[in-house]
Amino acid sequence: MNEDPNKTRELTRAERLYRLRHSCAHIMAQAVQEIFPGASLAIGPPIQDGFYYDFDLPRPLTDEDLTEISKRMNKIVAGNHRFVRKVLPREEARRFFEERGQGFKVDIINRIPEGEEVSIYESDRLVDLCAGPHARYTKKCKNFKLLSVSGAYWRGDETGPQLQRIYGTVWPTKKELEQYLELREEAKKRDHRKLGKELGLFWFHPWSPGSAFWKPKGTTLYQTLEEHWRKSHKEAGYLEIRNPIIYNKALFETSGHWDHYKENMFTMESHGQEFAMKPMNCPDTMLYYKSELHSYRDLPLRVSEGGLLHRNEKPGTLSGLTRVRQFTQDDAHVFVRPDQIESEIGEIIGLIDRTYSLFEFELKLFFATRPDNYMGELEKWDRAEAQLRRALEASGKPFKVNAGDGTFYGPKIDFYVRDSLGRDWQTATVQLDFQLPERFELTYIGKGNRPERPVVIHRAVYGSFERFIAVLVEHLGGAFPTWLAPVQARVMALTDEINGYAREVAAILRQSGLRVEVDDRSEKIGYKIREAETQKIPYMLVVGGRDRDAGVVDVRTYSEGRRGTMTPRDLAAEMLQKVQDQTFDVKLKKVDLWKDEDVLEIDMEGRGF
RNA sequence: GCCGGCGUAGCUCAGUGGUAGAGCAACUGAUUCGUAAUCAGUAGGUCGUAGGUUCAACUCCUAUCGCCGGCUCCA
Repeated sequence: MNEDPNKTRELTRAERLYRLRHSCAHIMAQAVQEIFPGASLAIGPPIQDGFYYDFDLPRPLTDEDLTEISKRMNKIVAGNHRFVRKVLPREEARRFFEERGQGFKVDIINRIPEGEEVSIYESDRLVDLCAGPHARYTKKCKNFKLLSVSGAYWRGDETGPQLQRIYGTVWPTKKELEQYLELREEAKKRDHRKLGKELGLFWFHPWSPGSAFWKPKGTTLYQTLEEHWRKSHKEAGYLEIRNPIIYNKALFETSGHWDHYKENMFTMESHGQEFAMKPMNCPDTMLYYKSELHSYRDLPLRVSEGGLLHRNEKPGTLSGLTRVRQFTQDDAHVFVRPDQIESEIGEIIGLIDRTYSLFEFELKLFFATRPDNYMGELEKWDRAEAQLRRALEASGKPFKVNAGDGTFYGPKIDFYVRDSLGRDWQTATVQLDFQLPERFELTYIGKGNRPERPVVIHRAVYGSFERFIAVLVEHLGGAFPTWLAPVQARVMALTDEINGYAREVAAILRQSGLRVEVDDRSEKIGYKIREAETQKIPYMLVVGGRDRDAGVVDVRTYSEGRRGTMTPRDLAAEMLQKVQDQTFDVKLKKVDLWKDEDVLEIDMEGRGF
């Protein structure tokens, strides 16, 4: 028996969670095998907030099965068995698992590089192929909960055997488990699909699956974000264009999408020509560039286009606003000389940073460098990556390097935003592209009066408006800051008699350009307040006889509650100031269980099984 | 596309072989009220769609569409 080499030093929280979760997966595997004696085990790694294990089972699992598995797990935990590590000679290990019908394990052993140890872990009645490490005793895994069952493929291969995956979570303390489960509940409440319906923002219809229908309030939200996008991009020197969305396939043959992305495009035939709806803005923005002659003095040329995009995503992958077939990217392409990469990247990082700080998102930057299948000249890559790195360093923002994670056409920076519930979303992106300029034979006239090739920078700040709105709705729990709220104020008359004054107040605010509703129904004020609160309207204005006589409104805000009276003009001035400053007047409820451990970086490749 | 679950009134949901139910919303009337739900009445569904089994189907079977949890994909 080998002692754990890390035992002598203090483990980090991430390491402890890794062991705990991995161990809990083993316990679950034993429980499943007790119920289904022939069940073969695939892989069971820890993941960011729990673990899963994939099984090949004779029948689909039900919720009742999960209850039964949990019960058995509790017994194994209570037995407080020790996790014992053993190293086996490769042949012996192979025979061991073959005899037990554990073909997946044999497959794994066959893939373990020669020279590496093959180890197994025993706990109670389970013996599993496993690199470890593990908790020392099963009792550590007391605070677990099984969450869901789903399908999965062996090695993620669609053509391979279909397995059943059970997800679960486990935490060092009962309190943390409870917090985590509360977090899940909170996330459910804030689900943008639920809030989108409740707040009247958007809806879906089966006759256009994967495409949102925006209601008036959602449209206002969308347009307000668009206005902000337009304004901030004008300030940053971008020129906006409007291109078609349907193209002859020749465009995509030139860009390379026809070969590599055709299955994801909507195509149609008309008058003997084959057309496709564009899945991204880059190819046709190249056409724009080519429509004019460019001098090196014109660069960087910043061209933005919020074109309507369509991608024919597989039916089973669609989900709310985060996975759609029709969407708009806040896209732009910057054409630069190779020597301008660094400064332009710096500009873009600044723009992205300013935008996300408006909503109190935390940004994380990942620098993805040259992959193995890269195209183009190595030297070009090296110089560009060096520039990207300098721009990142100059931004003063911390970043991580994902070596080899870049695209084949260029290195990139991915931005992840961490929302108020501690979840990370990939949104903004900055990608260098050496290939498109080649394919479209883009040139500018250089200093030496000879054509030279520009570099293209693809970049998006929000990502897509649809996805960003989904993230924003969940981040804010549907309570938007005043500048963004579809309805900024609702005037509520105390009695029918005051309705006239309520409309006057609304008119004053509307003249300032504010979005105002009047609730003139014959309902009690408590009822009206309640409804305005559930709609998360930033300003709720109560007017009664007293207020009318004094020429004021009684102000209640979503973020601060009841505030007292003020005149409609003072109120309009306050609200306009907030609109202009894009004030974040939202009380953000933050829950972040991951704050210390950061992203659990778990290597699921190789031997993390 | 794959595995599993689900689809009943505008919304949230109950109804498991015998000709559809609640709450909220809507509409009508009463009430005129000071910061998170006033009362009463009325109306509203060919139970996702198409077939099939049955004397009889929301209920069972098949197909199909959509949604949900995942997988896969993500130039």
